[in-house]
Amino acid sequence: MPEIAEVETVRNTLKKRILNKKIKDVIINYEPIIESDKNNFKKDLVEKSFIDIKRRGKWLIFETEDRYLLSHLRMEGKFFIKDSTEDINKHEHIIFRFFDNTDLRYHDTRKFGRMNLIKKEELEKTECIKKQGLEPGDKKLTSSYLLEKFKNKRLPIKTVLLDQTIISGLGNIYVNEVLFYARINPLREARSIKEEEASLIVKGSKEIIDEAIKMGGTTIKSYTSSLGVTGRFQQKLKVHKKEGEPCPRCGKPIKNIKIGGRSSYFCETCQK
DNA sequence: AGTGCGACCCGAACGC
DNA sequence: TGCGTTCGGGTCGCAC
Repeated sequence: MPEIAEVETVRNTLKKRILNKKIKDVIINYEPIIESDKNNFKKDLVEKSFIDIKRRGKWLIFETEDRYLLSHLRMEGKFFIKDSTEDINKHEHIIFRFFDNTDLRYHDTRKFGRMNLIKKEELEKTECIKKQGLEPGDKKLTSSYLLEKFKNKRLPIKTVLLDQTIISGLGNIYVNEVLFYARINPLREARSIKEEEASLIVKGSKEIIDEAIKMGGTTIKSYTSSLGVTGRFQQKLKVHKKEGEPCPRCGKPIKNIKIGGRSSYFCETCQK
């Protein structure tokens, strides 16, 4: 499941491989992936090229000469670069074919991902971008910012940290890790979080995300034609998917409960 | 406004 | 070649 670190890894990998290659054709095999006008999608991209790739939260932003292609990978979206002659896999829903006979193929087993092609001047008023909260690395992300956001919320802190309008880019894996770092029980009402704890959330988000990006993400499989490279952050996980294993701090077994329908891993002894 | 939940998907895991 | 059911997970839209 791609989160901010995965998306950043994809961005860096693709930037080395596809920039400034002119698009010859766009093949749409599963239309609902595209949220913007489906009739103009191909027409607005052919003869253009991706001149940069940016990111906002978990949204990838492919820049062309006159537009932005926004792409959200959701659960299982992946990009592959393949030779145009290769067979098209049944999960390859959108194919960007370049004049050099290579393809950028959007692969999504569960078809949850979304794309949105917009004019450049629309970026800041596009809903999905406009409502993104602060990035974990943003200097404006402070304990007082968080306390203000938390103050009327009775929802579990675990649920609130998944809200992209507060901190953008944290997903289930990193929220579990951040709460372990900050020694906060995931079930606590957000409004009960104290200043020192909010500071630890700020610090933990930044440190954990920075480290995960350095390690190439957690679940990344590879975004080139060959499969098999795994994101190495997996080795750094302290609680996520560690049910029953000893807590790295106190040795008691890690718990796994559902909060808001999401798997939440934590140590009930260390996280108060 | 804050909260809760079903819908969207389909492969994997599970039950029998 | 077993087949039907359940589950997961980011985000949205809707009901309360």
